[in-house]
Amino acid sequence: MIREDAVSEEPDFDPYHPDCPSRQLVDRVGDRWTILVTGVLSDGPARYGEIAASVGGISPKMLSHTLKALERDGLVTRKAYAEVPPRVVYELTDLGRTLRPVLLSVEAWARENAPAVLSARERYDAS
Amino acid sequence: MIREDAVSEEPDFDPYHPDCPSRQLVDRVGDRWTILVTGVLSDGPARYGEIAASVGGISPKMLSHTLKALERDGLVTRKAYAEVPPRVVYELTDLGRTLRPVLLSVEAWARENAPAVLSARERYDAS
DNA sequence: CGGTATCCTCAAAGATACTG
DNA sequence: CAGTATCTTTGAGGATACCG
Repeated sequence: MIREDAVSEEPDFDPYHPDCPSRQLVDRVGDRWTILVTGVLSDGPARYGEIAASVGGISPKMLSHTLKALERDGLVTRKAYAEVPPRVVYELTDLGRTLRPVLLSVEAWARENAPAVLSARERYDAS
Repeated sequence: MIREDAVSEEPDFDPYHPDCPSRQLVDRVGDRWTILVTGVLSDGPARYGEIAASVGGISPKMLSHTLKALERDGLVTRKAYAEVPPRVVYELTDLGRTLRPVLLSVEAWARENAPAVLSARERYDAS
């Protein structure tokens, strides 16, 4: 029984291999600011200042850095309007929207299990 | 119409607030090694050396550090058998298993969208 | 308003060597 | 085998100030 490798194997991206590009994607998705910024954009387009206000604690530098990385990866679009004062709107691309369910589930997990993890930590630290 | 806040509000963990503990959970889940190590343990219990072999590129130090953090958070159990040579088996707890679908979806996303992201990058870098 | 530019710190992470 | 100990580096990330 000969298997059609070309069909069943695909290019075979494997994040468990250190040199695979998909490893970088795990890193990007895993980035704390990526998760939070993309989470905000999941609710619809938003301006720079709105994102900054929504994601508490992020510095201008990290926000712009995160946004730029997301834009480079084709996950977010940036539209600047030549007005005074300037207005810049960020929005998820179709590709970026495929990330929504993933990131939202990370967020939901964090919310739901914070109590359990926190008490596990106390127990661990006590011993 | 008076709302029962105690019922509908829950403790209200919000990762978007910088001081909320759930922010740390987003960070932990987002950690590259956490994703990969937990991914391995999703297939069942595994020994230290097995995990090391599966997760390409991880150093002994980071593996033990990651494992310890997961144990502290109540996501993984560690069982050491007093044998020669020593055998130590790590396993996901029930709480840790709630993380499986989340992490697996991150991994799946990375695999599936690596080509699209990679070509977006090339396009971006070209301009 | 929407960013850059700059400086600075600290800790995450790699490499290596060694031990219970 | 399963780690720990130690040393070192580098760059992520915060704070601040300023520019188009």
